[in-house]
Amino acid sequence: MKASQLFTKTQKEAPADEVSKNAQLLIRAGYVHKEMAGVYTFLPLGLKVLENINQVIREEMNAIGGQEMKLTALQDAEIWKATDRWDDEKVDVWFKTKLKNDTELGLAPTHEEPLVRAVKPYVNSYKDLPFLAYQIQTKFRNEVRAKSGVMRGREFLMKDLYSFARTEAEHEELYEKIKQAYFKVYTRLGIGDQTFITFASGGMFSKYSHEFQTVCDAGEDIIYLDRKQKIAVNEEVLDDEVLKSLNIKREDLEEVKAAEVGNIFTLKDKYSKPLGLTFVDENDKDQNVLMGCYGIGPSRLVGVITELLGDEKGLVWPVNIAPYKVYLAVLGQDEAVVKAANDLYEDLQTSGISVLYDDRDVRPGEKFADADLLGMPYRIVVSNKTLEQGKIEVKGRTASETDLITTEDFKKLLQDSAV
RNA sequence: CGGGGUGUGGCGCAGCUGGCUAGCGCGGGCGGUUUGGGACCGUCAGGUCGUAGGUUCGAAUCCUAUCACCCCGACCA
Repeated sequence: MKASQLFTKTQKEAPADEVSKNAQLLIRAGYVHKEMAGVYTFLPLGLKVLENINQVIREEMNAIGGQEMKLTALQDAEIWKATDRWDDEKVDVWFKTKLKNDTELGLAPTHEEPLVRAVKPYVNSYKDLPFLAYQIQTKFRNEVRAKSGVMRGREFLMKDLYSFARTEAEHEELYEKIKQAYFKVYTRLGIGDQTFITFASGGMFSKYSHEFQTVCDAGEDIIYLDRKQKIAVNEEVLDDEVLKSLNIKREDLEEVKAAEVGNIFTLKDKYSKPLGLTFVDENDKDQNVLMGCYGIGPSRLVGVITELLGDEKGLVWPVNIAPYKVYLAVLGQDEAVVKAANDLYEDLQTSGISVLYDDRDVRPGEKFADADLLGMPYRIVVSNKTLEQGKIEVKGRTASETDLITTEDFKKLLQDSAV
C-alpha cells in the first residue's frame, strides 16, 4: 500500500474528549473513527489489525476442531424468554427494537440461546457429540457508561465459542483443550507474558469462571497474581476458601490492575435444559447436552495491545498483527533513490512481505514521526545515503539504533522473527 | 443511575466574569525557499459559536430547557 493512496491521515493532536491512551493513539494514527460514545468505526489500518487478530483466533479455534459459523445480530424475544433472559431486570444491557407489526426484537448481547436453537435439529444421538461451534460477531450491549476507548464499547466484536459434550468428563476435556488454545492465541498476539488465567465470578452463568487477564494499567479489574504459579484470582472472588481450593497463599499474591481479554464458563445444562437440547444416550435415555461458552473480544484486544505496547511516539504492533510488516520511507525525490525504493517495494511484496510505502513528497521528519505513530514493526529507509552503500537502513519500531543491511539479510531477519 | 466537567471551522484552543464587525495554532489550497526527526515565508479558503426558546436596541457571552461528549463512582454475561 502506498501512503499517498491511503485515505486516512495522521494527526498531531488527539481529540480532547478522549482520555484513554488506546483511543488517543488509534484515532491520531487514523486506525479508528469514533461514531459516538462506545461505538468505533474501524478504518483501513485498524481493520487490518482487527482481521489479523481474528485470523489468529480463527486458526487456533480451528486447530482444536472449532467449526465457524455466524449467528444473527437480530434476536427473537421468544427464545430469550424461554431462559428468562429477555426481561430488562434480568439482563440490563439489551438494545431492543420492534418490527413494523410491533413484534419485539433485540440486538444480541451474547448468543447462547440462538446458538442452541440453531444446532438443536442436528443433535439427536450421542453419536452427534461432542463438537465445538464458534463465531466472530458484533455484540451489542447498552452499557450505562462506555469508556476506555475501544476497550469497553456498546458495539464490539466478540469471538464466542460453545462446546457441546455428553458427560462432565468430556466437557472437562474440551474445556481444558480450549483453555490451552486461548494461551496460544495470547502468545501469538504478543501479550502472552502478561496474560494470566484468573479465577473469577461466573456472573449469570455459574458461581465461578476463568478469565484471561492481561496485566495493564488501563484495565478495569484488580487481580491478585501469583507470578510463580502463573495464576491469579479476581478480587471479586478473593477469599480464603477460593485460595485454599487453588492451593495458593495470600502472602504470595501481588495486586495488579488487569484487562479481561477472555472469559470461559462451564454452563452445564443451564441452557440446554430450558431449550430442550438433548440427546439419546447408548441406553436409550434422554440426556441434556453439557455446554460451555468461551469468549474473546478482538476489538477490545486492539485496545489492550495498544495500551500495553504503545509508547510516547505511538502505536507498536507485534509482527503477527501489524497492518503491514514494514514501513518503507523514501527520502528525497532523486530519481535513482525513488527508483530504488519503488523496486524494493515491489521486491518485498513479491517475497510476501506486506509494506506500507511512504512515497509522499514530505520531509523526512514527518515520515519518521508517522512511521513511529503508525507502529509497523520495521522501518526501512531508502535515501542517497543508503543507496551509496548498496544497503537499506532498518530499524525496529522500539529499537533506538538503525542498521544498514542488505535486502536479503532483511528478508532473512523477518523470517526468523516470525512466530 | 449519583457526582463533577465540557460543547466555538477537519483537529487543538482563546474569547464568556464586566453583551454589540468571531481570533490563534495545527491541518487544507496556491506560490516560493527548503529536504535524515512533524521546516520557513507569503497568500487564500473555511465557523455564526451543540440545539431550541427567552431577556435585550444588540447574545458565542445573560436566563431556561434540551441533546451530546468526557471524568469519578455504582454496574458489567
